[in-house]
Amino acid sequence: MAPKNNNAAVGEINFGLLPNLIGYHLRRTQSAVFRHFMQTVGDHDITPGHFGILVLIDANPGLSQSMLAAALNVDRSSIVPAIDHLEGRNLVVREKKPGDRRTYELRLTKEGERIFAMLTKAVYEHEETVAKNLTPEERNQLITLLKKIRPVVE
Amino acid sequence: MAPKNNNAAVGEINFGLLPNLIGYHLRRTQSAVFRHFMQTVGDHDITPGHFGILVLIDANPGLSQSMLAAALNVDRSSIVPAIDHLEGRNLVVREKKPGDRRTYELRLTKEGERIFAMLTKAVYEHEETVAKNLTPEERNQLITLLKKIRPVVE
DNA sequence: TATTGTTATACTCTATAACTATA
DNA sequence: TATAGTTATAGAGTATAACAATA
Repeated sequence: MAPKNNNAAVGEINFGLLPNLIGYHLRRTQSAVFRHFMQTVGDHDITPGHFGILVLIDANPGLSQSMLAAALNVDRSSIVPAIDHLEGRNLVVREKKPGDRRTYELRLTKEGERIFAMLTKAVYEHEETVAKNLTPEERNQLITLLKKIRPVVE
Repeated sequence: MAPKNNNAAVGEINFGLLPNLIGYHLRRTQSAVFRHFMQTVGDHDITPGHFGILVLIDANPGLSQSMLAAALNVDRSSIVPAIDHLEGRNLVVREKKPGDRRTYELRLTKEGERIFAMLTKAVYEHEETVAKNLTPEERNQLITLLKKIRPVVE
């Protein structure tokens, strides 16, 4: 939930060097966008992270948890509770992989596909709101600029 | 710490609709920049959030915890442990406010000012790395675009 | 030896709700 | 009644380290 602005004259506060920092704006904007996602898309108990996982499984049926972790740049162990959650909601299944008994193949269930389609619509609506103040060119430019930063620090 | 890329052929993964989403790029970039901050500036056990608080106290000596919370758009209760931490490290003090015994005036200590100066230098170096692939115009444009998004979703 | 998934564990961040002491 | 700060609590997210099964 968004915390209250308890009206402590925020306009009179001097933000010092923060407004010069990309990191500050990234943080503030990301946090606000995350909240908006949860308020709009998140009804279904789905976080942006969960949605990302659903997208990757949908686009790469059968991929393993390790692949998923590598793609999202998180630790293998962080994937486990997320898949547990999605499997518990019957959106994803861990299927035995025929050639290698260490690994699973992840797939969407029928229900997962159905919910994923709904979520995708909701996410696009959310995205539309997020980009409401941007022209299509500005939107593309923003994505381009963000993509330029990542490889430098990742 | 950055998780290992355990080399699971990330290049061959289909990212589906994720690369079209501002939210996705914000998340990935913010996360990478956060990590880079912690690896470079964070030696002193200072998070981006802590640094933001130090900036605001430095620029607004005597401000209250509630003002701080409102400025950073977080709940009052979330400020408490952060100030505890900074006070415990002797960077910040809670001073009694003369006219109102409910509230504190936050100030940097001498040590706080010293560390803050060091941190500021480190943050600017970090920022330089973050913006390494951007021209000054692109950097300004990125900040401008991020600032356009926030009011829509906040 | 290396890899996959898992568990146990811990830490950070942040929220809600209830409390206290003031105002 | 309202406000400032606090506490207790809880949940999400993610990391490290160690382990079992398998390769």
